[in-house]
Amino acid sequence: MSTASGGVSPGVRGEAKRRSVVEAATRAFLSEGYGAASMDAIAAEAGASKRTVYNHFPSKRDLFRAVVARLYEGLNAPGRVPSDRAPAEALTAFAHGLLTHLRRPEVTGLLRLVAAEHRRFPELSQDLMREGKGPAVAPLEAYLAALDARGELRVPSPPAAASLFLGGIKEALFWPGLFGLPVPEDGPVVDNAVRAFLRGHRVGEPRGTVTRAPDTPS
Amino acid sequence: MSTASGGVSPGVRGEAKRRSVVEAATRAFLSEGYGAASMDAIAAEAGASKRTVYNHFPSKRDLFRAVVARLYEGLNAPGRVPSDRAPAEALTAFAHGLLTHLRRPEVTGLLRLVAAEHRRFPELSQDLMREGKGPAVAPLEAYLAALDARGELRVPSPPAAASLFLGGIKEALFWPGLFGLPVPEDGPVVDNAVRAFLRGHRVGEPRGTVTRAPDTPS
DNA sequence: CTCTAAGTACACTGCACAGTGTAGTGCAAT
DNA sequence: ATTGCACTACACTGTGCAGTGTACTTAGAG
Repeated sequence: MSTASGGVSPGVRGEAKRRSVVEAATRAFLSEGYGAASMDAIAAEAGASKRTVYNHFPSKRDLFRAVVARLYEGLNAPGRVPSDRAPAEALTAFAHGLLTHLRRPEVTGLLRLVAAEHRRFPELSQDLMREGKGPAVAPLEAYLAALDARGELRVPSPPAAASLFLGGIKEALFWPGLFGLPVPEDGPVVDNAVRAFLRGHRVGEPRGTVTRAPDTPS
Repeated sequence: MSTASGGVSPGVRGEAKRRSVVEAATRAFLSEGYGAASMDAIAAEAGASKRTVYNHFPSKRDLFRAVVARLYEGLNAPGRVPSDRAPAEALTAFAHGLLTHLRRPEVTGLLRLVAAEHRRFPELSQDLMREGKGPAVAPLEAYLAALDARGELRVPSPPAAASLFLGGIKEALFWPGLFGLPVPEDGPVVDNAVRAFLRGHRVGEPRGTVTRAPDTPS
């Protein structure tokens, strides 16, 4: 009757099976997509009976959402900016770290899922921004703001600058891969982007450049 | 028996039905995805009988490929660069044109399809680059090369510069939309990207900048 | 040993869908 | 009018899959 005798703790043993189901489902959804992944295959791959799967998750949708939620949690690998190094090195390191992060199969698969299923599961999009992109670029924006505050660089709008910088890199080195296309070597592209960024944000610019935030609407 | 009497021309009448089937299939695939679109629904929406659909296309895969091929053809709306205007204006105009092009439902839907189905249909990716992206950015690269040749701007590697420029814009204004996320207003972001680009490619740079192509592999 | 929660094996329902077969209809050209 | 073709209506097969029901087994806690 007591909590300690009847339930011990709610699912110490069941938790293991549950995890293996979620892991198998993750692999299935990431590689096959929502529609093509079958519950029978997931159960088999998890070494569980189909009934057990349905005892943990009432429906395929629920299992899918659990999978995506867990993927978002595992996404927390926000590249740090080595701010003790010179800006060129710091930016280069951050860029490479972010690329490594973005190109993990879980991330590319998740992006493909969100894009493909954003009609059936509109709520996934919102979480993607909040839990994925936001935390990933925040350190860069903070670093740029610090550079600006120290007077090392002129960065009127860190978010805009970060977006420009990362977009320039991802355009060649990340997005093509999402569509199964080949990507060029990282090094030269990143170096070029870093040079362009530093050239564009030097202090002591003569004139004709941005001196305030890039004029977002009033 | 003769070609002129027996066949008249191969399918003058049948061509109309075929087109309406392809159009209905296009709508279905773009909005539902490959797996979720049903042949029954496509036939109904095309005002055709299911048998007619299968008389024109032996399988769902074939219909899908016909749809994608036709989408690639219709993609030929490569934004021109108004090269008679000042660089700032020309780049701004091109950017807005490209964004309009990219955000058409056919394009976003096609990208989602290619990303989602690139396991089942690997061949789609190759065509996407050749028929979609290549033609779209070529005018910009040519324009940048011309600016460099005229000595108006220093653009050592037009492809790299174009990629950096467009990536910076698409990062904020295009990719989020592909995932169902809101995008900010175009104007400020584009203006900012154009300013940054011009600042980074002025002639008469002191030193420490790129003077040759950014070192793509030998 | 005994009780109970969690898991298993497996047969089964219901459905949606790709693809086929067939008998018949509308529409041109000769 | 006749011939031939594209199209239709519709029934039908086969399959794969989400989800359920049930009787049986395992494993830990007292």
